[in-house]
Amino acid sequence: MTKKILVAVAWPYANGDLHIGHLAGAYLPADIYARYHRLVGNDVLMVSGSDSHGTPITVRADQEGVSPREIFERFHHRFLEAQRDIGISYDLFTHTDTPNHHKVAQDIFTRLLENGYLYVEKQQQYYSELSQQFLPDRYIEGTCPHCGYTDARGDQCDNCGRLLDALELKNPRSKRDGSTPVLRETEHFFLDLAKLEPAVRAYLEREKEEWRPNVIKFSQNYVKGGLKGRPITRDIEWGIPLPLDKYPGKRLYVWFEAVIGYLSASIEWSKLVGDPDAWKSWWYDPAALDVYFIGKDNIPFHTIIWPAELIGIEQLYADDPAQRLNLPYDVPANEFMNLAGAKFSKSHGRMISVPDLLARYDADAIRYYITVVLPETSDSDFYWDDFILRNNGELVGVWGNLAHRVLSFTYKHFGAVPEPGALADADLALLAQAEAAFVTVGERLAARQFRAGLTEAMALAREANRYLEIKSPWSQIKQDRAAAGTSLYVALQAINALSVLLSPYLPFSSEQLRRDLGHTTPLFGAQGIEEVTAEGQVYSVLRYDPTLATVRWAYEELPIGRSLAKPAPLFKKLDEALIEEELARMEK
RNA sequence: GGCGAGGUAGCUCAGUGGUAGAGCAGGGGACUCAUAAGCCCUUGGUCGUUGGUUCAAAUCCAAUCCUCGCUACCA
Repeated sequence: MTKKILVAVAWPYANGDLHIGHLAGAYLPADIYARYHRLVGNDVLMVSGSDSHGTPITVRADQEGVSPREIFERFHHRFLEAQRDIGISYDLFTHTDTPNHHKVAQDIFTRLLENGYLYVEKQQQYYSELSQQFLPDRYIEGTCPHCGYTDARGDQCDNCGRLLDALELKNPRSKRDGSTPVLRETEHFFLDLAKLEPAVRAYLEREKEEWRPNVIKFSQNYVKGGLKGRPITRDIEWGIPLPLDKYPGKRLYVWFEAVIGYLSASIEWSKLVGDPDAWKSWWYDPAALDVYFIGKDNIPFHTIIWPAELIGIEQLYADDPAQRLNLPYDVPANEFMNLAGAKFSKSHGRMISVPDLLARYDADAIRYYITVVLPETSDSDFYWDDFILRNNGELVGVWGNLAHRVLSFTYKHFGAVPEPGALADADLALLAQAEAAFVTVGERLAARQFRAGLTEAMALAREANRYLEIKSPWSQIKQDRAAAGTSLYVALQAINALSVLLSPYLPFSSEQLRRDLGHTTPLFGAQGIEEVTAEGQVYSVLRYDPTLATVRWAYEELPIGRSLAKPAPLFKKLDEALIEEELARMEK
């Protein structure tokens, strides 16, 4: 039976290039999961977009002396290109400054207000009289009350690491204009998390055995400590206005509005495909699986705050008053990927961006290595030497070489898939393993254990290499051409199966191998950047068109007699000297 | 400080009560279809430490040390 699978992927702040941490934390596992479910035949909706609001954007805009819009548009476009090129197959990758997102966020604000989950409270906030504006915490600097460090930030002291409230800082000053800010009273809307707490608690106690232990334990513990109201508005200029005339200077706080993107992007996608209600089956059908791929720093937002918002909204644009928005089915948060044993740091150049990596390496080589070291259970590391060695030893040596040796030998001696003779135990065993792999690898993928799934698939490739050594068709061909044909037939079936089994991980090389095997239909649909126009606004999005894809996640025989193309290697072997080159590049 | 996760072969990791595993790296060998890839054999671990429960503990319990993360605007 066809299932509805919502693949909801974390929204990157559009203030810098995507790096391998983004890929490892959320985007690559989400893409593997989406591709797998599409092959299974489920209805996948994979959405995300650039987070165009928030202080990281305005901070960078100030640094460069340009508008926040200019910053976010620049990086949004770079996100689109990088993700297209690395093959993250979003049905829609949009952004949060669209008319659609503004409207959905505002309507949700209204729903929560009507349902009694918002309240207004006065707060003391720093205000710059020079710039005539309220200042977010990140814009305040001053002396740390704990250690006396004079350049402590409003949210944390870089010297002693203590978390701060901007109001605690001594001698506060505005990072923006250098003036001394004054405290001013201001009113803000708060999400009544205390009122929503029992429902959130109940949600976190139901059927969570599939959740990763760190995610569920962390979340349950978080709620145990009690939830308190959280402001959802700020006095800033860059953001979504409230749907109330009474508060012209206020904007929705980015944490509140960005998570709404999962829903607004689903709605936007529905409009783009010409079926405006299509999103409802992912959001209202209780059998739909809504899976959120994020990094661990985002856990409370997706396991507590977003569910609280959804519970409070109850429903939006619904047809039936009994309908309720789906809560996350799972939030398989990843830990962090570090770079060679230390954290990423933009300022120290310890950073590998996706565009930079793609300029020198193939997408599947990058995808392979990142998958192998996905931080699924604990923090992991990207090491250049490990990247090169695993590319050469595993991707090229075990898998690429298997495909190439079988195809080139068969092409040379038969030119087509040979007709097999009677199959012996060894032949049947390998064919059975190829068939069984669809179950074992599929189970791992469905359970979001991506590293383990890849290990299972690679085990089949290793087994096929062993089979070839035992059969040695290069010896068989000298005495018994038919026996060699049988061996090659069996090996080809294994490769044919692997071209599907590995395709969620390695979509580009898998498509190439399919063509070499004489298949004419692609595994996946087409992906591209498109310009869309909505309510007078023109902007670019990444879209996936699934119509061409017809291949299924199942063992299928490669037909006897199918003629084969002269094969080209699937992957490039990398010179080990690159290790030193890359390390030297990072030192700069 | 509070909370969470992790500590298993040189490296990356799997293994939740029944004789310690995989891949890579190291050593040896046979082959030659293949991107000198692949295959076979092999070296290597007192499962962080201490104590307890049990016929039996990497696995359960307690204590302890170390690493990393989150702590409410950095995947």
